[in-house]
Parts: sequence; C-alpha cells; structure tokens
Amino acid sequence: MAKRYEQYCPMAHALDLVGDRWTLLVIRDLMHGPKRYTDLVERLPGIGTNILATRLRDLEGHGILVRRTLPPPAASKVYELTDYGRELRPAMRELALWGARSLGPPAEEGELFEGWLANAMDVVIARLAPPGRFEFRAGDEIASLVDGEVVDGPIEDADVRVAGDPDGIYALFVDRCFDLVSVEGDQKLLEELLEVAPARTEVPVSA
Amino acid sequence: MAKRYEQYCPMAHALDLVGDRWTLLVIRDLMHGPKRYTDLVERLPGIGTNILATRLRDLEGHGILVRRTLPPPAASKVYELTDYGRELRPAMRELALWGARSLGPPAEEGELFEGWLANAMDVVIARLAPPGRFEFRAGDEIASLVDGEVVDGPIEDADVRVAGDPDGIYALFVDRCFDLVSVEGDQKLLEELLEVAPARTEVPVSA
DNA sequence: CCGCATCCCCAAAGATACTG
DNA sequence: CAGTATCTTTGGGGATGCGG
Repeated sequence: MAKRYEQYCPMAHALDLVGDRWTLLVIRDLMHGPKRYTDLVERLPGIGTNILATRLRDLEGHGILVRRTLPPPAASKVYELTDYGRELRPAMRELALWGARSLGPPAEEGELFEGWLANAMDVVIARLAPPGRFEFRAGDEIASLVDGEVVDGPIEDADVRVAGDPDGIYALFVDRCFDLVSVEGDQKLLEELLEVAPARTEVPVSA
Repeated sequence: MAKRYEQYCPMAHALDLVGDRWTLLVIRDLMHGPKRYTDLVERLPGIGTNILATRLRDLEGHGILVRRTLPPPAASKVYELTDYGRELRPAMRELALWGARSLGPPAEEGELFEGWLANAMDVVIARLAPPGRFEFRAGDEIASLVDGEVVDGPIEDADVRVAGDPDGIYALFVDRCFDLVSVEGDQKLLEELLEVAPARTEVPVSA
C-alpha cells in the first residue's frame, strides 16, 4: 500500500493515502464515532477480514485514525478518527453529494446495511440544517439529527419524529413527498429542514 | 468495473463510478479541457494503455465523458468531460486540498509530469482568486490563472508573471516566501492572490 | 465472541509487444 | 495515433483457523 501514483500532485497524494479500495468507506463508518473491528465488518459487506486489517493498519500509520482500548470492563479495542482524519469530511461529503444524484431509491433489501440512513442523512441534509432535534426511522434503521449533527439511534425530546420504510424516506428527502411517511411533531420545522436538501437533478445515465 | 460495493450509500455509489484506480486522475487531467489518448498517457505515468482504455470506456458508459472526433484537418479523437463529469470538481478540489496538507515540495525531478503546475494551482488558489491575469513558470511548466480560471500555458497581457523552479513556486504558495522566484508586474496583486491560499497546517504523519 | 493471520483462488493491474 | 492482445504479477474476496 505504499505510493502508487508517482507524480507530484495533491490529488494523487490524497489518493495514495485514502484512495485504496474500501478505505473511504472505512473512514465514512468512523465519521459518526469510534467502532470496533467487527462493527466495521458488519457495515462493510464483502470486505474480507484481511483487507480491513490492512486498511486499518495503513490508516493508523498515516495518522488518520488511532487504535484505542476502551477502559475496563469493556476493554475492547476501537478505531477512532484523528482530527486529521475527520478533516476528510468536506471531501467525502462533496463526493457523496455527487454520487447521490445518480442513486435512486434502495432497490433490494440486501443493499441496506447498518448505518445507511445516518450516512445518507449526513450527505443530504446535515450541511445547512436548521437547529432542531429530528428523529428518522426507515425500517429498522434509526438515525437522528441534533442541531445539524447526525447521530446514530433515537433521541429524547425530538421536535419531529418521522417514520416510514426506506422508499418513503427516500421520497421525502428527494421529492419532498409526505405521502409515504408518518410525521409526529413540528411539521413546519421538517419542511424547513427539507429546504436545504439539494434539488433533484438530471444525470445522463443512471447507471 | 461493475458494482463493487453492494450497499445503499451515496458515497459507495460515487466510488462505484469514479473510485477505481486511476479514474479520478483521468478526470483531473480532463478538467482543464479535452485531451487525446496519448496526452493522457503522458500525464499518467505508469498507467498501462489497457487500463486507460478501460477507464475511458467505463467513464463514457457512465456519462462522465464523451469521445469526440475533432473536425478536419485535425480529425483526431479527444475525450471531453460532460457537465455531469465536470460537476465532480468540488469533490476533487476538497480531496486535493486535504492531500495538499501533507504534500511537501517536489522531491525528485521524476515526479513532475506535464500539467502538475496547473493541477496544483487549481487546488491551492483557484477557488477564491481575485480578478486578474497571472502567469506562473516553474521549470518547464507554464500555467496561468485568468480571473480565477486555470489555463494551461502562457497568456498575453499578464498582470503578474512569476518564474522560478518548482521549489521556489512551492515556497511562494505555501510559505509566501518570495526569495526563490522572480516576479514581474503587479506584486501587490500577487500578494493578494496568495492570501486565498490555505494556510499551512500540521499533520500527524507526513507520509 | 473479538481481532485478526493464513491460505487458496481468481480477477484486476502492470509491462510489453503489436496492429488497424 | 489509438488502441488491442498477451503475459506476468499483484492484490482482493472468501473461508478457515487460532490466540486472547
């Protein structure tokens, strides 16, 4: 995993650090907080344990994450982004925002892995979200937004709670269609939130 | 090059489109205008012609670039980004900006390939550049900035012309040190331009 | 269980040669 | 010039094993 691209270019250099297969997805999963090895395996279908181990070692070597042992009685190891690693957020968000344009609603159940809702919300709405406490449920997934920050799982004292299936949540965010979800709480605030979601745009080929 | 990551996530989807090795570098080289096949080979040291051919075919299939035949007498084929492809610019810029933080000055001559200066300038200064016409020479490379837009090669009627070797240009941009370059024209304007360059920041590991 | 290391196999990448 | 064809090498995916 040493240098691949032997040219003087900031982007080539960035790709030397985080351009390997799976690497950005590992970082994505660590963006919302530290995770254990097996948590990462769950969220990265098909990764192969050796690859994950290699990626984690490389990322640690580059100062992008650190390996930490939780205090007893937990005493398990977690991987956590450094500040340097967290500073990849703007780049990842722009990339995901571009990707979101040609990503339709979830096609098969099999595509949905733990954390998908939080990841999607982080891209679509977390940038300019108005202050407030929002909780979203799409099937089994629950993710929340607290003053512009995405957090995994449910929250207390939500201003708005939205529930639906994945398609319904998709329709809500992308088309601002409320027909397939149930909303509880301050609907005005929800509408305000959806204002900040990027508008749907045409792409040449949806593949 | 079909789908690699089988999960519902905007970033995973983006990486399915442009996450293959070399792909973002190909797009980077097309950002400043259409290029021929062999132009790309020159700018991508070590790519292997078959890989480039594959990447170009995939990118065309995804609507990110088009293959165009120039009108006679040139009649050669060029690859050109579509609007959809050009919209990757913000993502690429953020990524390169992050990469620039741990990229030192050029170490060996062998790292410098055609277009490196334009690529670097695009990242470092083109975002918020003040209006004006700037021309930079670093060794053999010449790139210019016209009202915030990077163009390859020299320009007429430059407000400022800067010349030096790669290290000197690096010192100018990163440390705002004028000692290793020669400046001709409106130095005040140049200083104003350098204001927009991101400040040097510490990174945990420079590797 | 969790956190990997090992092994096997195949697919993709690098290098080179060659052709329309 | 713009690729294709071929060959070799490297790296990834999947299963399994194994110490803590």
